Order: sequence, then C-alpha cells, then structure tokens
Amino acid sequence: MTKGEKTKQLLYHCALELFREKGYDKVSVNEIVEKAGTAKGTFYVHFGSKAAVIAEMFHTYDDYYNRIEEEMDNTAPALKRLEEFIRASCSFTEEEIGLDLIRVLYLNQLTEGELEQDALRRDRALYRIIEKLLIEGQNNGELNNQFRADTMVSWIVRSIRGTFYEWAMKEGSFSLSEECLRYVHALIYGLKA
Amino acid sequence: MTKGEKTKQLLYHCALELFREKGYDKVSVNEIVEKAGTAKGTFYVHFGSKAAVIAEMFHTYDDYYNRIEEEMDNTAPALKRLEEFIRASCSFTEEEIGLDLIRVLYLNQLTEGELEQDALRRDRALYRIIEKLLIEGQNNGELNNQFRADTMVSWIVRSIRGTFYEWAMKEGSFSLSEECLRYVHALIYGLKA
DNA sequence: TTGTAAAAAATACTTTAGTATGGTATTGTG
DNA sequence: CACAATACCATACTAAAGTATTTTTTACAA
Repeated sequence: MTKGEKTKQLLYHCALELFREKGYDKVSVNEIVEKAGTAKGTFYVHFGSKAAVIAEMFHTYDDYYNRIEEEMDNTAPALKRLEEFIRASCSFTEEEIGLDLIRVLYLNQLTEGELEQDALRRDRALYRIIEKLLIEGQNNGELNNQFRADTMVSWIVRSIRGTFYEWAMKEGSFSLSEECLRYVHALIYGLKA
Repeated sequence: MTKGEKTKQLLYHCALELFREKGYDKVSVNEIVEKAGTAKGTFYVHFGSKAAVIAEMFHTYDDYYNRIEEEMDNTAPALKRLEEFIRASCSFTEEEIGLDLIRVLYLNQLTEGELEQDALRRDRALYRIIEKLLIEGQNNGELNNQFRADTMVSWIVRSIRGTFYEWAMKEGSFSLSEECLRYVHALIYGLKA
C-alpha cells in the first residue's frame, strides 16, 4: 500500500471512529485531521467533502450483499430468497451502519450530483441480485410476466429506499426489517380485492 | 395584519423570489434580509432557519389538496379518484413547486427534527384524503379488506414520497406523474402472477 | 540517479449559517 | 395610561466547510 493510500485509510478510519463516537454533525473536518495528525489540505486531497467519507463507507454494502448472495439457499423459491435477502440487508443497516450514517448518505444523495451516481453504482449489487431473483421468479411462474424485470427491480429498490428514508426521518422509531418486508410483501401481492 | 406578520410575509416573499431566481443554495440569508430591507436578527425572529422558509411554503400543499378534493367527481370509483388525486398532486409539484424546493424540503426532513413533524402534519390533507378514498374502496369491494386503511395509506404515501425523493435525486430526469402512477398502480395490483 | 508528478504539511483565507448583544420601536393588555 | 412582551435594527461574533498558496517530502519511472 502506497503512502497516499495509507493516509487515506488513516483519515477514513479516524473519521468513522469520530462519527460513531459523537455523531456526524458534531465532528468537524479540523477534528478529523487533528486526530489523524494530518493537515486539512490533505483531507481534501483524498475526499471531495466531509460526506464523501460516508460514500466511501457504502462500498461495504456491496461486499455484504455479495456475501449474502453466496450464502443463500438456491433451492428455495425465488420470492422466499428475495425476502431473506431484504431481511439481511435491513439487519445489516440497522446493526452495522446505523441511523446517523444512513441519514447522511440520504442527505448526500440529494446534494452532491457526483456522489449520487456513485451511490447508484453502489446499489449495483443490490440491483443485480434482486433482478436475478425476479427473473427466476418470472420463469418459475411465481411472478407476473407483464412487467419487465428491471422495472420491477426499480420499484422494489424504491420501496426499500423509501422505507429507509422514512426510518431515518423518524429516527429509527420502527423496525426497518419488519416494515420493509411488510411493504415489499404488499407490493408483490397487491392491495386490490 | 400586524406589523410582525407583514415583516414575515415580506421576508417570505423575498426569500422565495430569490430562491426561484438563483436556486436555494446560491441565496444567503444576508441577501434575503438585504432585499427585504430588514436585519438578520429579524429573519431569525420569524424563521428558525433558512430552510424553515421552505417548510412554510408547504402549507400551500394543503390548500391545493383540499381544492382538488372538492373538485373531484364523487361518482367515479374510489381507485379512479385516487389516481386522479395523485396525478394532480404530482403535476402541482412539477409545475408549481419545482425540483429545487422539493430537494430542500426532503433534505430538511432528514435534518431538522422540528420541521419533520411539521412536514408530517403538513401531509395531513394528503393522508386524510387518501384514507377517505381507500375506505371507500374497501366498502365498494374495490380493495382488499385484510389491511387496515391507515396501513395502506402509509404505504401509498411512502410510495409517493419515495418517488419524489428519487425524482429530486435524479434531478427530475423522469415524469413525476407517470412514475408515481405506474408505481402506485403496481402497488395496488401487485407483482405476483 | 535524477527529474517530475503526486502527496503532504502548514497556514491563511473566504463564505455563510446561525448566535449574541444592546438598544429602540411597536403592540397588545390589565 | 402604563408596562410587559414582542418585534426590530445594527453590528459584531462564532463555528465550520471548503479554498488557496507555498513549501517540503515521497514515489516512481526513464
């Protein structure tokens, strides 16, 4: 690892530690660089903004999703596996990421045009896995064939994202997994009589 | 109207005019008070923050929703009217509110705990009208009776909010009405075979 | 080895939201 | 009316993100 990469990692870890300790808003960039023993300019060599640290962190989502995918029981019905996958994603968010950092991520997707695309790209694993499951569901006859798989993926991702947003907004006042699953279930089975 | 109210209105209109002209981020509070010919302290007497001006603006939603409700054709099926209502809400957002201010509202719901509750209260008309339509739909047999109406309302509101969020995030790159309607339609009819 | 490009450091600067203060004017109420 | 509360003004201030500049150090490739 080159020295530049090491510095970036150092800043990254110091920042995350401070964020978890005091909350994102209560941590200044000055504080981060002080803890890391570097200069402010150095911070901005590696990160375009304070929030870019959070964006960086969301690479861990991809890793996690891929791991879940590997561990899934491929003999179960596609919809069952979809449920499992969503549950795992929610648990990871609740337990490993936490409310504060989700809030900052969602804030950021609304502010920074550059990060936004990153975040979408970061959803790649999520998209890919859900799409795979939906196509399987369509082939199995578990799902409607009148919609394109990628259309349905975007609806499901949106429903997940919407629930995450509400969760962050209401400061975690409900169980993310439960609400996500109930909502996605409703989306799949429909509200009509 | 008392002098205080007049000052608040003045600040409000100056702020909105500047926001529409230059975009929210490019307008400073100093600029607003300069345009209004008041002092910065005065601004903060009336508004808790720069974003509170936007929150104030969202009262117009309630007025609009109530107007739409009155104009609706009460003989049409409930689901038809729901569709109409959502379409109207989206058009209003696209044409009267605009991308930038929606973005700021959604940003704010994630930052300010106080405004958040306000914003939810502001959704009151939206909630109330949708709930009314859903209950009618249940009584008509148009909708499933296995869910409570208020649960379904929260799903539909979330789907609308989720689509609005995505619209703001992707800088208005799709038609809000079309996407909202397609998505809510999917939610009502379900994805399953 | 040496030249160059990137990284890092130190430090000063700019911008802007929001706060604080201290004093004056307005307004509504007993 | 009197007086208390609120609105208002002017101005200075704080805090923090992000920028700019200059100099030094490091990495790496010809």
